[in-house]
Amino acid sequence: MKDPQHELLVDIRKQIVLHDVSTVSELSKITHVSFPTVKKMIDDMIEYGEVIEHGQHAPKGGRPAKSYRYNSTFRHCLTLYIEANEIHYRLIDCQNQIAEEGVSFVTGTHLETLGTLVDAFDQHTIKLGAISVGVAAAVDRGRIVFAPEYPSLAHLDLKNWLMDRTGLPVVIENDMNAAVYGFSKRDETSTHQSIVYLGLGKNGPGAGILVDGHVVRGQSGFSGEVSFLPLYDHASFYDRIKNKSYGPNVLKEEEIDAMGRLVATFAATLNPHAFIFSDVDLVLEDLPHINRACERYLPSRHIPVLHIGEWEEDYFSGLARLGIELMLETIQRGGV
Amino acid sequence: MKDPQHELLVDIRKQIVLHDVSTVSELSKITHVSFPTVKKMIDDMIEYGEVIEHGQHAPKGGRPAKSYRYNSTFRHCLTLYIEANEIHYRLIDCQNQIAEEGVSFVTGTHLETLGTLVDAFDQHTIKLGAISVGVAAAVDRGRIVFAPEYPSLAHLDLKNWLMDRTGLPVVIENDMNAAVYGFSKRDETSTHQSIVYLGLGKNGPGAGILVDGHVVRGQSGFSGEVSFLPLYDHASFYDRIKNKSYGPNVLKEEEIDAMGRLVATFAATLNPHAFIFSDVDLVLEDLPHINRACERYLPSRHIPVLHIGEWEEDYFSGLARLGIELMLETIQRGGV
DNA sequence: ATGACTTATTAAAATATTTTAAAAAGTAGA
DNA sequence: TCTACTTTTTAAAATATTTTAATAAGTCAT
Repeated sequence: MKDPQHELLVDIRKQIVLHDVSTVSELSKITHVSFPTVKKMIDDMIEYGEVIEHGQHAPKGGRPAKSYRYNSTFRHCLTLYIEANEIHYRLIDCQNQIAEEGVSFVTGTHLETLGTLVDAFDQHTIKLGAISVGVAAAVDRGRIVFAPEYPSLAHLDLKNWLMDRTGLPVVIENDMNAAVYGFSKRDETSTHQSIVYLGLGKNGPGAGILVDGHVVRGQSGFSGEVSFLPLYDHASFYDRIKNKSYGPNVLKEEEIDAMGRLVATFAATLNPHAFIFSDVDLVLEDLPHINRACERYLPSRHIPVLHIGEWEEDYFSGLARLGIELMLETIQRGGV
Repeated sequence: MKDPQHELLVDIRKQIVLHDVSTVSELSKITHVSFPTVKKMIDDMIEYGEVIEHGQHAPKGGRPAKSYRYNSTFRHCLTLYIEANEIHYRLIDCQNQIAEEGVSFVTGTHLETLGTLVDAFDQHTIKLGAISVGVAAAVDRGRIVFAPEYPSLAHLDLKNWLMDRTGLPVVIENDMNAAVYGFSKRDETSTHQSIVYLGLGKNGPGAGILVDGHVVRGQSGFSGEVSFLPLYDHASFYDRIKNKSYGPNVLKEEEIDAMGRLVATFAATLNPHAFIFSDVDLVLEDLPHINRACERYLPSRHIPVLHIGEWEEDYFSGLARLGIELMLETIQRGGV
């Protein structure tokens, strides 16, 4: 199962695609593998069209290095997320450039709609390398364990179902987890940070939690279920925000306090770098108020940075990242 | 810096010492390195006395395998923790067997006392491989960043100070982090779990947090500072437990509720497998009451398992594990 | 323009690792 | 006991990787 050559191949791919490393000697340093070995691998990849020579790298003193780039049309990735009545999808290349996007309306069950959608891409001229799926449900290793929005998916091993149907590698992720992961991958600095992403959602609030860059899943799939937090003598977090008017707007004082307490709760436990609210729920103007509310409970230097995230973009970014990583890990030598 | 041979050596050591793997073919499978390569390494280790041939492994069908064990007198590890007025220490072998233990009373500053203590082991006949230190302070990569109990250590890079003084590898860890790590390493099943370890302490409560087996440190060293949790309209967690009588005893109703809310807070955020209270603070009888209090806030299947930990043993176990791991990672080939 | 310096690439030699095949050492059943 | 089977160990051959040295291609200062 563990093939060191394949691991090196994947490592090189990821460095080229995900971190813009483009010369052999840089790759050699980063992967801790010698120059000749990396070069041989790159030559192979060029031979079957996975990598393309791209000219010169900006020289810094000596002989300029040849620069290589990944062939972004080599494989594409299908990313999609499932909502109550629609499935949003994007066909992207390995750089997250959109080749095609659209919405499929759910007719019949969610499963049927999903099936016909992915079947359409089998005929497609573009070659797929992976499928990445987001759901508003609890997921355990590709299996849907709790799905209030879509009964046809409940308790289904969606990952294997899709893998059998398409023959492609598949990753399934919860919506909040995908969003927080996507947010964290926007810039390199936040990649290994701890971040909380809050969405108020139609079925009650939920949070995606990242600790040192890793998604927290919890013992029983209950992580991030912040509704239940006992923040008041006789009221939970949910009690104080359940009447919030739908859509992005300025919060009421009571809601501000609840948000401040929520942020304080995370600060005094995980002490994360950043706390993200969604643009579907809040406006920028709310943040200083929440920060001030939080300062009532603990010293301000321990309060995470507050942000407004772009929900759909973050969600799609997370799915894209998960799908692309999976794709880069699973392409075999020679592109088989 | 990255030497694949050394990595294999460390991997083999850890498997033998930490996971009781004793035959070459098992090692070969686990490390994904071929039989001849592992065998060569083992032969080397036998040559300079790090590993000893130990007879036959119980055969299961074919030719019985030779069995090897680690020479537990090869190197020892000094573990110690610093309190307000004393330093407790244990000299252990790689199996955490105690060779010597004792208490040093603090005379002068903590730093002076620590210095004379470690100097004593330089003369010792037993060869040291690492030093592991626990402190009731916030630690950032070996540096003491906040230390209410010992002014002489404040802002000191204790790790480098000790490394310079002794020439040995050193690890410094916060007390709660060490304890939760030690608890998690007691049995293999909990190694990759998420666990919270609460201590009420003299300087207010604090928690050590493990997520999927990794210690959570936080953005500003504030992780686990549960004192500040806003759990009531006008009171924090600390407000409700600050008057608790010292020592292990049966909690009052008000304290029970605070503990229940604390557990619920973690359940609705990290959703950990276990929540550990210390035998210094609580008695076994308190646990069902806390569990019932927690059930007021969320469904019982999401509540972590509640335990009473043995504080000093867990603390020392964590230090031992950290020290032994460090020792196994840093011994050079040939035992130099 | 020339020479000193820097970095990248190529080629060859030296190491290290894996694979394959054969031998050794046991068990279990006829 | 003999044979078939299993697993470990050893030995030899085949691969893969790194190291070393040589060469190529640039910059920069004079």
